[in-house]
Amino acid sequence: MPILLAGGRFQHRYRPKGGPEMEERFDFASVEKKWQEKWEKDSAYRTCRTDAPKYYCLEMFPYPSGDLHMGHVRNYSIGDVIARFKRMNGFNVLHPMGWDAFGLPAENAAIKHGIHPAKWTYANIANMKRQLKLLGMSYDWTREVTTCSPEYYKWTQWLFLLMYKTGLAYKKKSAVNWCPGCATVLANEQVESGKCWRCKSVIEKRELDQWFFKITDYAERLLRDLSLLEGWPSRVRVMQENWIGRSEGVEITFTVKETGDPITVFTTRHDTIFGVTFMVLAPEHPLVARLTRGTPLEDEVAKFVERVGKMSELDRTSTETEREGMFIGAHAINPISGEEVPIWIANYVLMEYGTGAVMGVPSHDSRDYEFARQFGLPMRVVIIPHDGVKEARETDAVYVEPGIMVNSGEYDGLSSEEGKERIAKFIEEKGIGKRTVNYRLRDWLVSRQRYWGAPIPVVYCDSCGIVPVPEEELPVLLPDDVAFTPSGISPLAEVSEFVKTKCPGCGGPARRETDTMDTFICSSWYYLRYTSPFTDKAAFDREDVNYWMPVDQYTGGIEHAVLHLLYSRFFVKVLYDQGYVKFIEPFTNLLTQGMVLRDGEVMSKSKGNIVAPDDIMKKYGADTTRLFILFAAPPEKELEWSDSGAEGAWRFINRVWRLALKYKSQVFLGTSERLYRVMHKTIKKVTEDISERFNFNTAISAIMEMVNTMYQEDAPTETMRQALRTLSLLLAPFCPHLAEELWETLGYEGSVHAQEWPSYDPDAVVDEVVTLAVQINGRVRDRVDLPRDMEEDRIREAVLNLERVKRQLEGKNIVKVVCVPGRLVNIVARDAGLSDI
RNA sequence: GCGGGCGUGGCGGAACGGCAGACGCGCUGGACUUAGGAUCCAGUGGGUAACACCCGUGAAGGUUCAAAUCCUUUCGCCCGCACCA
Repeated sequence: MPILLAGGRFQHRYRPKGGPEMEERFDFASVEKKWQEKWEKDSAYRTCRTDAPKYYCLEMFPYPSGDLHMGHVRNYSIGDVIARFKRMNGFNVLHPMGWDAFGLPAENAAIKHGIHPAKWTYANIANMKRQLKLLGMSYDWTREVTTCSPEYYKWTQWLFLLMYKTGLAYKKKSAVNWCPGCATVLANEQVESGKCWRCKSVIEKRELDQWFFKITDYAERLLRDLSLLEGWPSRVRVMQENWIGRSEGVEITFTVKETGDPITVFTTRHDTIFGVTFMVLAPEHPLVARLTRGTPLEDEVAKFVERVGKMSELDRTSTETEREGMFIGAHAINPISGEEVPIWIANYVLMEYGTGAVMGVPSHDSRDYEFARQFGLPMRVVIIPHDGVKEARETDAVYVEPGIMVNSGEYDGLSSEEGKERIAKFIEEKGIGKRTVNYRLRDWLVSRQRYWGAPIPVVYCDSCGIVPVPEEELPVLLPDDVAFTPSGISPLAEVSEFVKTKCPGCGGPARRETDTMDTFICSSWYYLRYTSPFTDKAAFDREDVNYWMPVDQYTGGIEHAVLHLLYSRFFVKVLYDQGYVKFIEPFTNLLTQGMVLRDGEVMSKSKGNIVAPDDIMKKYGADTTRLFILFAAPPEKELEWSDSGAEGAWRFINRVWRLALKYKSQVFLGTSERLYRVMHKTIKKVTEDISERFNFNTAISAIMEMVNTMYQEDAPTETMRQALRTLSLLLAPFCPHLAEELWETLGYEGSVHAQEWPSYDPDAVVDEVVTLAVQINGRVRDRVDLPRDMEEDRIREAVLNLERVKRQLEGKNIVKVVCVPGRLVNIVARDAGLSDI
């Protein structure tokens, strides 16, 4: 196989003696270096507040894992096109970058290789920053934010204290998600179908005392305000909606016959209350032990509870898992029908949702149905379909839709809807229940038993209890000298100089909290810090934050749909309520970019199908890398990496470059109407494709077509000169280095990126003569060039005189002729013999 | 199971209900060349000797003068949620 030859790294085997080829090849290595140095020297992308309309263009900042991967390159290329395009369109653009720098990989590197997490992290940052600079990204680097730096996490801690002060941070003991792989607890959002989102270990349940943020207080607003986010993909909105999981229903209190204890259940189907034939409690329900104490079933029930308690969340909640349950010897009295039903416990009832108790209605709930079938429990039909009437009445099948109430005493004949309303009213009047809204969203578990995170700024004092660290003592610094051995408790717990402290309240001896914060806290506010990264007086400057925020365009991966994107919304709402910000949503528009694949699979080290950005940039340079990635697919779609596709992008760049070389010292004479029209049509298309739908692939293809036309024209007209200038401008967002070099080579002053985006001549984009498609019965049979504004009658006449049309119409009667101005003519014709049917 | 999305050449992908396959890759041919793996030009959905004609957007129906696009059914793939009472 021949060696692929592209940049300066490999030499041409048949290097011509003095031939033109080497000079004609775009020397990306030196050109890109030259312009990157120039931009840096000129502080070209420094941003400050101005009178121009602001535009905050943000991409999700990376975790500094060591190297950029192609997903990053795609993400940041998309963002850079938007930022550069908006700048050229007169916006004051904030386009910052930083590092989500706390996190487990750094600590794992410390455990495995003995490198300090800080050293490892900062080395990775340096390398990835180098790579981003090589890509020519237009960031304002002075605003760089690093979440693991004390200047930053001081304010992360401050935000924790704000949460604490407002009652939104609290500590409680509960069954929490424990990841054995990461040796720490996790929030619900970080468990994906029973497994750790990061390391894929099966999550265990542990009873632990942990810090939480009361995100559930904001459930309703987080849900409701999704409707404000019209600029988000509906997919993401739906995911958040499902995650919040609002459901309206009632709580109804049953009474235990044997003891008189109340059992409250939550149900959304109180219209089926007369169909209750049993009651099911979660094994963890506090009444279980109480009701079985001293009974013959005590031991057996305890064993059952213990066994279910040991099951992982994955096994417990899988629909595949067999239902298990047992009768616990007590009965509940239905407060509406007065009926007695047996109380069971079962693995399918969760303590965390609702009240941990469920009324069993096997005829109208598929889970209760299966459970009843399995254990031979009775069923009673109390809802029939609106149309079904008798058939459904006695059948032994589950009917879960709403319908008409039957076997329900005074409620018989009501629709489910009316019945619900009446029953809700009844129980509220009688004081045996109330209307309730339940959410699936749980409070956010924010403490982590790991070192490499922001310390939770709290101390424990024997006399004062939990005491927040005073703001003026922030940051609570992470100690450097720590033993990294994963043990399940934070490494900080073993650093006595850290742990031992004085109580800010009474001055007595106290212990510091040794858990650190979930890194999702750090990333929940970084976009605010970018607006005023220099202040050491506050997390952010209020004027700056209200000037720049909200983010106009946010670009990142879909994987954060219910993690970072939900947490950030929560943070902003809290800050709004406390008067720190004037907006209630952080991200106005969201673009979720597709993954980068190779051979149809996600690139991963284990599969060995990685394409390293460094290799590609060395071979082709930044502009080619960017161009290919933007050209190969629209941003939301998956992108299939292709070596030959990248080669094609490289060819195009050279094709453009050769045009510049050819015409740079020409004298331009005359004009070309054709090129003029193509040029303006291209401006229109590229502008619309970028601004209206971010379809960079079609924008680039339009530029390619213009270049093809320029090659065909092949004449040094004045129009050609304009086209070359336009070409530099249109390419600027995509290939920033090439565009600068073209601009300079063509003899223009200043930076191409500081120019105004070109506008098009509206007259030039409408052709005088248009090609009409001529259809007969909907099939294209011919084409004809006619003046754009020709009258319909004359078009008709012209079309019917076409040779091919005449031939096709032989033996046919014309039924009608449809004229679509500027597009086509459709002649509807029928066989003559059939015309009278 | 529920919800959402997607099926178009050899490949990546284009097509306000109005000329299917733009652009690129690959392939074929030509030009320039000692040479071509550079570059330029041309061709390239299938059938066909054919710029004649026929057939073509997973499949089957339907609406329409006109359907890749809208509707119904169906098959296949992907994603999200999943015992949430």
